[in-house]
Amino acid sequence: MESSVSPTLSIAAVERETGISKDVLRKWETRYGFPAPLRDSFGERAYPPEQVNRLRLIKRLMDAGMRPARIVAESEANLNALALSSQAARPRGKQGSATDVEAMTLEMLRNEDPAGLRQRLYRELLRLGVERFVLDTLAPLNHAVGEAWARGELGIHEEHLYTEAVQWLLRNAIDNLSDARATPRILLTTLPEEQHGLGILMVAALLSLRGAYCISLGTQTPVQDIAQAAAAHNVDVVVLSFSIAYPQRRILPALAELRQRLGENIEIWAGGAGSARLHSPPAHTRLQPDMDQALAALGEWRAAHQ
Amino acid sequence: MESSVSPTLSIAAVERETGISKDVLRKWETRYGFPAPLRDSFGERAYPPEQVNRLRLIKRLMDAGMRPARIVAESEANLNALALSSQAARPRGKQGSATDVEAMTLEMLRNEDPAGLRQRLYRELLRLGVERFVLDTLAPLNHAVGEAWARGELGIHEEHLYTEAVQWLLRNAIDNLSDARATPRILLTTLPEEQHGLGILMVAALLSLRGAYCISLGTQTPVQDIAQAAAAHNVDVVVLSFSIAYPQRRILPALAELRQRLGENIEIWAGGAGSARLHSPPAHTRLQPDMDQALAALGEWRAAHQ
DNA sequence: ATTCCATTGTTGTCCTGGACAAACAGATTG
DNA sequence: CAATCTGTTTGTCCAGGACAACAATGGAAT
Repeated sequence: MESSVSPTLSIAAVERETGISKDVLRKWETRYGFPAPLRDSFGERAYPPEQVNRLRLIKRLMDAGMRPARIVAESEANLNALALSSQAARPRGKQGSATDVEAMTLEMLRNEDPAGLRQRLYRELLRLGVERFVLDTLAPLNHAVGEAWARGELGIHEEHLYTEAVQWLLRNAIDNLSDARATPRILLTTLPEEQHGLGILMVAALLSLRGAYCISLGTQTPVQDIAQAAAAHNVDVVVLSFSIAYPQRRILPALAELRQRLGENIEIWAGGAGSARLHSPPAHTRLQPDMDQALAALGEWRAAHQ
Repeated sequence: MESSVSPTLSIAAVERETGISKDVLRKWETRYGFPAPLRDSFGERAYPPEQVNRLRLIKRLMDAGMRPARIVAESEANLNALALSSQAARPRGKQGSATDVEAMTLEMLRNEDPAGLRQRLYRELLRLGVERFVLDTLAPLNHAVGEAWARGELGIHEEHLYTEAVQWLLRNAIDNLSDARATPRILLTTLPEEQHGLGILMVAALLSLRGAYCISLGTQTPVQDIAQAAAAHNVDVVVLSFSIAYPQRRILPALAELRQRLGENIEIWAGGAGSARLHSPPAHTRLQPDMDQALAALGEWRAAHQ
């Protein structure tokens, strides 16, 4: 089979694949000398797959807090070393039992076995109960799957498979727990540009279990719509989730705007790995990068409201 | 409440909201005189909400096949007239019973009643059976919800609500229908850039019901991954869905590439409104803009394979 | 030593204006 | 009526420049 289809990617394709904008790709090229795409017969940039892979790795390191000047021009070997060290720096969660499920999950994903995966996870849920399942199993699993994808061990569709299985599980759990008269009433969603919705589902499961009423709007809700929905549902709290990939610079302004549009009486809880690097949020806005802090926040809310 | 937060949007925000790229926004400005954004204190474009709404409308008309020179510079009144006429041109599906559910669904969405919506849809599913529910109820409902959103009657989060409810319903149905030994084995997904996944779920439900084995990879799977998954799952058919908003120019090249990467023995069925305007697909590739054509294709496949 | 502030460097995003292939519409021909 | 040709439209890419927001740095003050 000849490669009758050219294996290089256009700048637009690279933007889509890596999440790095065209402007930034061009700037890095002049500033750091990498990427160094070929040119096609029209003089347009043509990125070979190796460079795209390296860009993916660079993106991952940047999400972990590194700065471009340090890594973009770095050699392949050093880059891999950095990636390994940043990966080792994740002890995260109670270890032990989780690692079994981790290995098995990755195995099933590689074998493309959605039914088996769902069954296995459901069994784990029944064994541990929702709370420990979410905190001790799912949280590290998410990391493991994300890492495996970044390392190229899983394709994106295998990550989708995982996401679907977990969503299905959590939705069913939340569904059976929800009670429209419960308090506080909590709205959960993500802002536009943020596609990762597992976090809010996990939080919704935890909070529903503790007797809160959770409404999930799914991902990517404009601030305006959040405010409108919050009013319509008469909620007490709005939960937002920011993944590590969310442009950090946009978080605080967005929180400030939402803060202004919601009445003073509605709290905002901002969670997810992207919220960990922040300081000084607006009034009545709480940062909780770790999942279990949502439970603490719920306790405090209850204490404050009789 | 003063508007202490400026109500205008940056060019990046407009790109996100409308799906029109920055380059195109700037070109339209010089070519047609619209949009005509204000400038902020740094000289950067600041789009007022009215212009963004109009851009949304323009995008919709372009998706319906109109060309920018005709509509971008057009007056507000003419634009609205065009929108109405293009909307009236949709008779679609057996009418009658569907309209009741339609009205009720929109009502429930406006009232933000997810539980009620799910219950109502489920009742309809039980009443009609999966096949008629999908073809006669869901298909027109999708259009109605899309239209209502484009007309500004629904917020994006209300569309999410709808999507979630339908997904939940269909997933459960498919789940109970799936049998790993059934044939043909069918893989369903969408290409990157295509976010609308309801179509493939609907097709999966129909085909599962007729005894096919369906594997859904969710949305936005790169061609490479599709080929890999198709081999791993040993499938007979790959179903792709293209919404009307998918850049038409990219469909045929993508199909050709996938065609090349799959073996000769795997068929491709391309569906969704975006596939309606195409001609001359690659070999062993079938276009089926309408949902019920998937059933015909299944029949033919069975006839051809004993 | 630690905290604070000011200065300096880095970095993503936006800008203008130009080029061009691919898609299209419409006229012309078989 | 179908097919081919031709001029126009249109989305995407390019280069190179500007700049605010952010991060790092190096003292000065506690």
